[in-house]
Amino acid sequence: MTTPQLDKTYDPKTVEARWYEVWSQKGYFHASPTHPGQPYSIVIPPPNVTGSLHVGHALNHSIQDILIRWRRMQGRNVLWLPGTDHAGIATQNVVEKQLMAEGASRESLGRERFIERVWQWKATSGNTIISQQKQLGESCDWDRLRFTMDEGLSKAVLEVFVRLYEDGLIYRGERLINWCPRCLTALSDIEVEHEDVKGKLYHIRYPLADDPDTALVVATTRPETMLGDTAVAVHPDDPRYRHLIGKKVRLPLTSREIPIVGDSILVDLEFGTGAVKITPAHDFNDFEAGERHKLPRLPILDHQALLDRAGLQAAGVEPAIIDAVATLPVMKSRPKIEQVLKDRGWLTKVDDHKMAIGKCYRCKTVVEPYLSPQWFVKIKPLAEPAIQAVEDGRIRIIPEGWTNNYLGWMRDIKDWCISRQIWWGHQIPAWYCRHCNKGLIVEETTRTAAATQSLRLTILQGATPIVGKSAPSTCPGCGGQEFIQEPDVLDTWFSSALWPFSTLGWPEQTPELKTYYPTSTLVTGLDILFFWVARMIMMGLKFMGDVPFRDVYIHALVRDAEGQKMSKSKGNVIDPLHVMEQFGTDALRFTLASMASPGRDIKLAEERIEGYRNFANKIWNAARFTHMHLAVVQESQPMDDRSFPGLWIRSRLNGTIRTVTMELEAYRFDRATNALYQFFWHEYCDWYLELIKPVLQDSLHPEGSATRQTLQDTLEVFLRLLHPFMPFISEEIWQTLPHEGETIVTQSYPVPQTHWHEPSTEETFRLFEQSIGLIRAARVLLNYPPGQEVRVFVTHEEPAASATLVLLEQHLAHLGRGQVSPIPLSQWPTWNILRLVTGGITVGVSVEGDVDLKKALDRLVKQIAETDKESQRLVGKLNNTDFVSKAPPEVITDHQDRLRALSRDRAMLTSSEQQLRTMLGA
RNA sequence: GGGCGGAUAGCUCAGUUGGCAGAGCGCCACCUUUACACGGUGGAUGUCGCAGGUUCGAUCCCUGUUCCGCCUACCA
Repeated sequence: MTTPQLDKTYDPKTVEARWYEVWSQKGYFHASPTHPGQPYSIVIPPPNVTGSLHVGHALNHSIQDILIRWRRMQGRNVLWLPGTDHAGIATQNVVEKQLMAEGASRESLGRERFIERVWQWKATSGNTIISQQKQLGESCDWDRLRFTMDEGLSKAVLEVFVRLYEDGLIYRGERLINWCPRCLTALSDIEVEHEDVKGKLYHIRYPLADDPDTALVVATTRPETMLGDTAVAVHPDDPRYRHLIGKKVRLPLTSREIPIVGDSILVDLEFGTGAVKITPAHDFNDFEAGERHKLPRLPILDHQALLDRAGLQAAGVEPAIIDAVATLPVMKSRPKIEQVLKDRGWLTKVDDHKMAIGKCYRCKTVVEPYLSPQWFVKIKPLAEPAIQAVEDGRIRIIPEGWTNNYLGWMRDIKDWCISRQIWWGHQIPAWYCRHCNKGLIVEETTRTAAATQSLRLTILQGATPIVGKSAPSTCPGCGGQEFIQEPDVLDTWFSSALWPFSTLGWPEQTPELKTYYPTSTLVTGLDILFFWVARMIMMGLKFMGDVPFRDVYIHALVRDAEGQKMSKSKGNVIDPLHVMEQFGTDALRFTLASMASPGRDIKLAEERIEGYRNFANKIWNAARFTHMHLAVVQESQPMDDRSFPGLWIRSRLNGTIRTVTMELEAYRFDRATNALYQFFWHEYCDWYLELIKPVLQDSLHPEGSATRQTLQDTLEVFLRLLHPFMPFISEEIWQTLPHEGETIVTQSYPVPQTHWHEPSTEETFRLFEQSIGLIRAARVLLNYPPGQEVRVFVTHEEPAASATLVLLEQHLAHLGRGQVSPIPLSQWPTWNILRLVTGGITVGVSVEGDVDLKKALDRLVKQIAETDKESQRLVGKLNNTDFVSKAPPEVITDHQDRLRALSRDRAMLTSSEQQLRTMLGA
């Protein structure tokens, strides 16, 4: 083989593109059920098709790729299945924005053409994130790329919907749901984000019907919904009001009289005025209170969140008041109502009040509780087995701490609203007979007040759906043949919930499904534990009869260096693509893995990535060094390297293999990367390469070829150990070393070798390392210039030290020029020598030449004083005097004995008393 | 309101079945030594959030407390 020309610094750019191309072309990432090995599979959390790779993806995907590459090298039958999510609302928003720019709208296009348009958009722009994932080096099986609206996946959605419906687990009903007035659709509970805001608490007089001069004062944060009040509640034990229960009040601004009811659940005696208005159609609590007291629900807002004239008129509201508020969006109608109430003397008081409001997680618009017919999944029967699966350990959540979070949520789970009033998504497979449901199907053409002309279809409550995988041919009720399909589509998360099996071909019983389900590990952020993970578990258990995955690894959120959530508006986004460009993909991956400690958010700073870029460069240069020395001769027979450095580095390598493997199994990517870094930089480079330089430079050295062999082998094994973390540089270097096989991707992952394990060698090395450290420290202390020869005295009386002594002699070059004089301690010179003690060995460095004794002594004194600080702590506050900071020289002598006793194997600097006195006198 | 997590060097974070407190980055000094200045050698820096308790010994275990973050929730 020829020595490759390697540049002085590693240039990731060309390397990365080149190798990814090779890997994909050769099909190394392709999975097949017929491959040998125990299956290991991961389905990727499908990113939104509208997305581009942000640093959160980068973390999530890096971790998965590390697991996948590691298991692949271990010989498992690996599948990493990629894909994207159709992301209903998000995608629809993107395309609508485009249309708006063209002066068109969703409505002007009509449903069919709009959906075509979205598909078009997907064809041209939907692959952005895929190519970025490839840039990150992800070893997915791209031949199996899936999309949640694929034909196959849509088939699975239909199948699941129909089966759940037939099992009575899907129902249509009129419930209060969260309505986003901007997206004009229902949202599920968890799609609402809560935020604390400063609001106001309005006190409003509600006069008694039979005694208009007396009034009940209610407190509310939402006066604009009062027109929909159907009762007022007081606490049944409240002495102020309990005699009023059963009487009526007249609702201000209307002609209606509403009852006063007693309700101990809704009313808190301490809060507000103790009287609460009940608006069942516009508040979740009031809805429930309404159920309890059989109150009518009076919706006064329509589904576009405009005040509904007709509704209000029916409620007896004066036309003048409707004029005041009727054309305003609900959030703006509040001050109008406030003004009217004030003008007419109904408003008695307005207090500041802290409250939580819900916002749409997509567009941050304040959501409105809104009464409308929607589709729901009856969730309790599905949640039960999903709770059990985690309780009995069939699914393991890592870190464990999130388990309770999961269980708590599941036990208190509410029915899942799955219908969305948008167009992009899986249209609900329910049809209505036009004849039977006459009057309940409302096709609205124009809405005068709406910003856009809208053509909408509303199926009112009471309509009878016919659910099936395809449109019915005749109506079982009337034999009619005209049908209209439910206009709503399913929540995006409905199809994502099927992801682990729908992507493998379900409902067909494919070989893929048999081989790779249940998947092995799910890697995800905490933010979608409920949105996605919980629902996958429920659906997997229901339709596959088994859990969808064994382990759920939950990683932290990535924040910026200040701990702020990264967002475009704050301008604190770290763009992974930019980082890859600047520092290399391997550096980014390694950084993210190193910061993936459990239970802590990741604050990412660029300096950190730069540090690991340097690590990549260090590896690169160590490889260059290795190449320089491999150029000599290649042995045909591998030599058994019994040299001390060889035994030592192999033992350390062995320990590193053990640690990395163990940490990977425990999902401790931070500790795994740390072990790799520590070994390579501080053991292989700092010590091993330096120690063997004299051997390598001596072409006649008897250990030369064995040493070269170890040098190369260690690097080769390390590269394989590193590959899952830094796939590109490891492949690039590995290819330049002598090797069998065509790629590192499919090489075996290193396993610990018991015969490499050398605990006594490592122990001796530790002493050696310490001795060298002391001698180096002495050099600096004595201000010896680099070329200055140093005489080192070493005791050879203590048996533990003998091996170290030999090493010191052998590797003196490592200390700079000089000589070692192994003589018995008793024969050491007592003059002009710095004595250093460590573990089982004592070394001395002679003081000679032109040394700045004053400076050396200052440092000496300081160091001893430091040591004494330790002693204070150890001995346990012998006295409280603060002599540490002053540390007069005479104290030193007094404490010397104690110091000696206390500093066991910690490096300690002493000197003979005579020398000390001389120096002090000087 | 409830739950969870965090608080350790200037910064970002590890760590300890309880036994002399660690890394990376940054900082200081010296070094352009033939793999690497994206480098080498040496060095400085900590009331381990605060207060009690258990213990021979607590950064670690217990109790209380403060600050920060997250999740969750119907105080109108």
